[in-house]
Amino acid sequence: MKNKFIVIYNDLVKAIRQGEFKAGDTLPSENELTIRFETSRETIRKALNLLSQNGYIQKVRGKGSVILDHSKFEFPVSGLTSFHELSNQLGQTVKTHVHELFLETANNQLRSRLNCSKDMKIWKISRSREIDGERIILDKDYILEDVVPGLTKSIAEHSIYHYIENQLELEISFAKKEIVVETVTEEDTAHLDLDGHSQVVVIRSYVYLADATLFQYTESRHRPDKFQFVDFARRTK
Amino acid sequence: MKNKFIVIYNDLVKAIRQGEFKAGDTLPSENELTIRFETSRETIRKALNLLSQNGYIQKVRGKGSVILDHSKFEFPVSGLTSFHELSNQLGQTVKTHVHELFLETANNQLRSRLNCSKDMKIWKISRSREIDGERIILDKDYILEDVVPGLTKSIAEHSIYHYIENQLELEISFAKKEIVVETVTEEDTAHLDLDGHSQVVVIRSYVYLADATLFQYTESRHRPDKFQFVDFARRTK
DNA sequence: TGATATTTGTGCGTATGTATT
DNA sequence: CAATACATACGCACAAATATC
Repeated sequence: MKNKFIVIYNDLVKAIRQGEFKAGDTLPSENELTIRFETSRETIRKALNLLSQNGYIQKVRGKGSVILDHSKFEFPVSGLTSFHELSNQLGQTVKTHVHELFLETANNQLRSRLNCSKDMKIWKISRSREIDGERIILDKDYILEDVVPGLTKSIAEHSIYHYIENQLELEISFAKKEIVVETVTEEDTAHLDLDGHSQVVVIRSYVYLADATLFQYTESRHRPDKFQFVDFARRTK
Repeated sequence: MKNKFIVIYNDLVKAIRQGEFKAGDTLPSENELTIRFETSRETIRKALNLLSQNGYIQKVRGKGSVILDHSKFEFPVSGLTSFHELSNQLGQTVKTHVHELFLETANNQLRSRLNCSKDMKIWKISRSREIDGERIILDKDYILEDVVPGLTKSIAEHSIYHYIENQLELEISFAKKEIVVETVTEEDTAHLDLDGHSQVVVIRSYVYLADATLFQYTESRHRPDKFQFVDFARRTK
């Protein structure tokens, strides 16, 4: 976190969350903020653009940066957040069960999904997530061994993202996701407490590193009554 | 579309879609693009940032702007798209049925949702969407009459967004959304061809204008087997 | 109604840092 | 080591929208 505009962004997020600035009001003008943070307007504008992108403010020309009501949704972050990070944020009692963890060569479907050649090895991982005593999410991960070597059961139980970012020092950057509803499979029945539900919400994600290499395909299968997803969307003109 | 960087953005999107630049390759460098488009690097960088935000490229320091595989998802745009725009894109046979359209004062729950006072009038609109002969979406809209006066059944049948943007000349800017799964209501049963499903996917949206006024709350209730949502998410560090 | 100040948007130039090739 | 390419930061000028008096 050495970038000046990111530091300023985090400062402003904190101030908004703590109610220093209130919904409906405007932030101090860009010129005032340059004085407050002793920097250039360009840097302030980068910070404000981040705030805008993340739904904290709406910039209105000639008026100012209007602070948005952030209370309606707050916690259940959209975007690219590992299960561990999420559960920490929500402060829930969670447990991960690892059902499968092995290396295999990819079949046709997986090869087209991960965009890889016939001879590459792929980790197949199956894990269920238990929250407050109920197993409600089944995560099926497919990860290129080339990019992420040395996975163990212990890592899979803890956090694969943490291993990738801190041990391997790779930077996870972005994901393309698709959300659909499907009927349950035998695997779902085996590993989830379905509580009578015959359908699951499935999030299919393609995950990329900062250097634009696709390294992971994941199916995250959720019991529908425990599923929630929050999104912030700007209209493209 | 007079902004230089938006024109350049659209040019580059077109070029990528037409295959002039291919997935995995890099775009010409920022300096080369300044020459090609006869502009400054700053302007090029704004255009490239738009491409990056919309999932077309990934900027890699020291390397270039890598073009991403845009074929996996393409069509079913995430974000803030009206039903009419969407159905046009998909080229489907669609029909809108208007079940309710009237003005009322808001009850407590709606007042807190739309953040409005006791005496304000609110449009209540209920519409179902028929695609290829099946009614699969039920849209329940609540719109401030202060902001959007003069709604008619004909407008509701066609496109309310089109009316707001073209007749009233207001700019719809962004939305905060929440996606959950709920059990069907009597209203769902009455207006949807549920095909045996006992649950629906519900998208709750709060929609804002460019000047940051919240003017609409919508519940869009989808038959689960026909539901799809696509998302592009960057990891926040 | 109209003039003026304020505030954000756009565009250009330059310098320096940092990662990759 | 050098060249290339993107990232950050600062400064300036003018345009466009809004608020205020």
